[in-house]
Amino acid sequence: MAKSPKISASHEPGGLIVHISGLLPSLSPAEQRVARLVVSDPAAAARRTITDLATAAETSEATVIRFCRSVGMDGYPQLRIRLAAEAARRIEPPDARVVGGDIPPGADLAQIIATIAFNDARAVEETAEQLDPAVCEQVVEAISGAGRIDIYGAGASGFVASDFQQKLHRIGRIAFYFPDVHTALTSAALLGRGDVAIGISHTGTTSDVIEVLEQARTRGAATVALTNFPRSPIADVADFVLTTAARETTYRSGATASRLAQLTVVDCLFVGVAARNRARARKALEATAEAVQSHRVGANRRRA
Amino acid sequence: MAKSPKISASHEPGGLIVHISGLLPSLSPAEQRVARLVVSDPAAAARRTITDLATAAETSEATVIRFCRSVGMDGYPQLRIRLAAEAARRIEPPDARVVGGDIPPGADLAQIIATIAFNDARAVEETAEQLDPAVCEQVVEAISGAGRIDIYGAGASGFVASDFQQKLHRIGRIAFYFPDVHTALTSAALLGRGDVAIGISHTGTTSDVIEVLEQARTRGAATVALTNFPRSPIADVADFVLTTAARETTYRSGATASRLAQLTVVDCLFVGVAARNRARARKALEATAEAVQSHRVGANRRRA
DNA sequence: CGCTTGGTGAAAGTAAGTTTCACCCGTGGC
DNA sequence: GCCACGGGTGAAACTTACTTTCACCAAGCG
Repeated sequence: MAKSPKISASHEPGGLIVHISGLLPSLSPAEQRVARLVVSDPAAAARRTITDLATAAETSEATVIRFCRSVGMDGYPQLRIRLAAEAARRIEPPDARVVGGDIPPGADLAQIIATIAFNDARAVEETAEQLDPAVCEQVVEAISGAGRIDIYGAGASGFVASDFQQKLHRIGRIAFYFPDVHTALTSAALLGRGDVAIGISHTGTTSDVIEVLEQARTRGAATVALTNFPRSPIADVADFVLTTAARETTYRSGATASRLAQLTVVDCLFVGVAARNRARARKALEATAEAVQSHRVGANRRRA
Repeated sequence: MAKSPKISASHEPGGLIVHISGLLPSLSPAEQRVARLVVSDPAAAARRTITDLATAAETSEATVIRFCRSVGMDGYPQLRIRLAAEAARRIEPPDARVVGGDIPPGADLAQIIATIAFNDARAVEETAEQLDPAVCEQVVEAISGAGRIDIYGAGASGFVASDFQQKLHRIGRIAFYFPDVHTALTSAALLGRGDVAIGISHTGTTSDVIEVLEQARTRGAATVALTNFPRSPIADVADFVLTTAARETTYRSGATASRLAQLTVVDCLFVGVAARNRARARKALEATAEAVQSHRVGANRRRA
């Protein structure tokens, strides 16, 4: 077992629910069953006794206790009251729209739009809620003082990486993004102390990205991970871990909400860096805006 | 005192606290001591065990139970969670965060995060609100039946275009994105009836995108514009106009919220298309997910 | 193939919550 | 003044909920 009694119960400022769903994949199967019950209906869970909940999750009370500890609570009663508080706080159900779940088969476009917007917006909000400003601050500082910034990401996270690269570039920071692993590895090998490497992976298990980040780290660069799962492998190779809070229910692997959550974090870092030197950033932004001016057609009016 | 053991356990509409203090005088002395403790600090009471609370009120557990029954609860645990919920709710209001507007110069990271998240989330929500489901439906239909789909976008909108392309590709639609205008023009020239061209431009004035979209239109393709400004030039060359609702206050040209709004629309279209043929889409998604499986490292857990 | 190791639930143990009951004490009748 | 009487109360018995311990199992590893 060798279980340390407390697991950095540290910082779960944003909702407890968000926190739980974040480390859902790092839980054991039986604990995951419990977690899913809790996340799907916190209020109901708060009303249940431990035996009840254990039965519902098809497991033993012992596992429920273990789950409580895993998410940083002292025991079941504490979880219960936190859950109740949480549930009360979220005024949510504006109307009985399809909240968490998948899009129902027979849904029409209006429903789809409402559901997606709701989930997307929530991902953004919840991500912001649980973001640790202190860690952000450190990352912003690292980026601000970096000689060079490498950003890695594959697949859908690649777009985010690319977006971040462009943003930093526009305010005069030397940033790179590599769509190709080999190139990325090469680049990482050239990093050194004072440089920053940022790896983006929703699942936190993308081996390419982890590998590159690791390379960067051994070269002395400060490494940052952006993932939805704080205990995923990518966290092992990162000096700083920033987490998103996307549930990604609809069309698994479709990577809809996760992107938005990632982009929100990127926005925060970007603005944070820009705010460190407003004058310079603004000037750079204006210059870049001006540069594309000739590619804009006249007045934005027309068609009375 | 002649007190009937239960007091219309029914349903106390206003706060539980209010309810309790209301019938405080009708309680027995010992129960009153308990009640006062509870009313003065509900949150603290919720954290206490029954023995604890009894001691604090200088009475026995039995009296606390009686008190619970007197105020309409089943027992102590129920009172506890109700109390926790109540306490949580009344902390909520003081949430006067920096709403609209730009980031103030002296802002710290926490403020920046809150502001960005708020604006981002609002962009998403407002975009969804004003999206016309009918137009979406038509676009979805066009995409679903298209022989080929070209997606154009420059700068920040290029990422969105690229993201959309990848999404459609993943569910088996033949879609292209061109980072280069020349290539895009060439491609547009080869479009024909039954094909779809989608142009993305936040301002709606990006001449490159407009030009390409125009080309596509003259070749007989159905053209779709995604822009924040419905009366911008791009609308003139589009058969269907979809609009976002981003205000883009912070760091103009930084393109933070606009991207998210665009992506939300992309998500809607994507899910709409996927929903038209769930089986096929799901199968395709699973296949693609499986394809990258070997690039994922093992279990998402660690740190005993 | 045996050894570890993490996940698990049964059972034992402890603490929390609930019920019972006898006692106290003030009240009112005899 | 004595004696029911009855609500209010806490001690103790009791029940249920929660927690810990431990042995087992299955998977991974040398």
